[in-house]
Amino acid sequence: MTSPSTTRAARTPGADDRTRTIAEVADEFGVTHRTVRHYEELGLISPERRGTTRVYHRRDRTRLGLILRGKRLGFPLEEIRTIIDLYDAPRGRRSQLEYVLGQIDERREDLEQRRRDLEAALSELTEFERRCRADLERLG
Amino acid sequence: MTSPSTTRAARTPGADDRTRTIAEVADEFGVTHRTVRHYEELGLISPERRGTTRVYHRRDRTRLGLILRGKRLGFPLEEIRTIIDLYDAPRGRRSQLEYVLGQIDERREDLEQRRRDLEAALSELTEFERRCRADLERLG
DNA sequence: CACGTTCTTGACGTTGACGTCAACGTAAAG
DNA sequence: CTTTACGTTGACGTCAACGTCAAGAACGTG
Repeated sequence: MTSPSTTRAARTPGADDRTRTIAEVADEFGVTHRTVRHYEELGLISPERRGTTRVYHRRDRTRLGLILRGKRLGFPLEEIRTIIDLYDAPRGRRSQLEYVLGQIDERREDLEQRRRDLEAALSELTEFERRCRADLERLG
Repeated sequence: MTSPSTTRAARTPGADDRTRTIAEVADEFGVTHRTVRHYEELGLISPERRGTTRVYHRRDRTRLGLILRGKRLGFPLEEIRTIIDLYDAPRGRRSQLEYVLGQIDERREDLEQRRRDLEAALSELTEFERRCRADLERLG
């Protein structure tokens, strides 16, 4: 598993690094161009401009992927922004690194709470299914 | 792990079955009375009425717990309603049971997707922490 | 029984996350 | 060179999930 750093990600052999238009990224991620623009308004992505036209690089697509995963996990966009900004934050000085490490810990706590909730939901679901199957059994 | 059925849950020895006022449940779950009322408006809970006053039983608190966990997992309230209604759905006839089992499968797919997202996020975070610690090392 | 506390039902306000025009530039195609 | 397809910036609309009054009703307490 590799870090999601959006700035200097390791080149994978098969990576498709063509730049994209807004329609292409939107289509690729199954969202509308309005959604992509909205994320830009909130500062979650900042595509290059050629003239006035937006040009999306791999970095932008990486971030978009992180954004959408964050959404699937139920995080608000503002919080998602602080998280992916964290990945790209400068960590040259010790104080910065320590700050980042602190943030990482907070994030981990949050994610692990969610995991507990998720595991609980899944086992209740499994138990409920067991009951239903037992009921079905009784009905012959 | 026990099923979350809100109708005929097993009596646990230490269970506190006092009925509560809206202020008490709200306080107990760390939400406002407005939130509790909102859930009732959407049909997620339906407390008894004594005169005009709401009386909350253990069943209601169970449902409230499920609602809030659903929220922590990022589900919209409408979807949460269909889920907890599923738990209390009649399953006397075979066709009903089969429908319920189908719904259970859909739910499981969804939850497992979330789990994958969550695991991915957690391992990226761990990898990122490793990098930060390495950076810290280099700084002496 | 007056009084403060808690409960009730509206009803309007707010915030987040977009949807949905309108009105306009631009670049390749016929 | 006009058409057609995308692109751009506003600006307003919408829906969910509550927040925030307002204005009573009901209930225990001195």
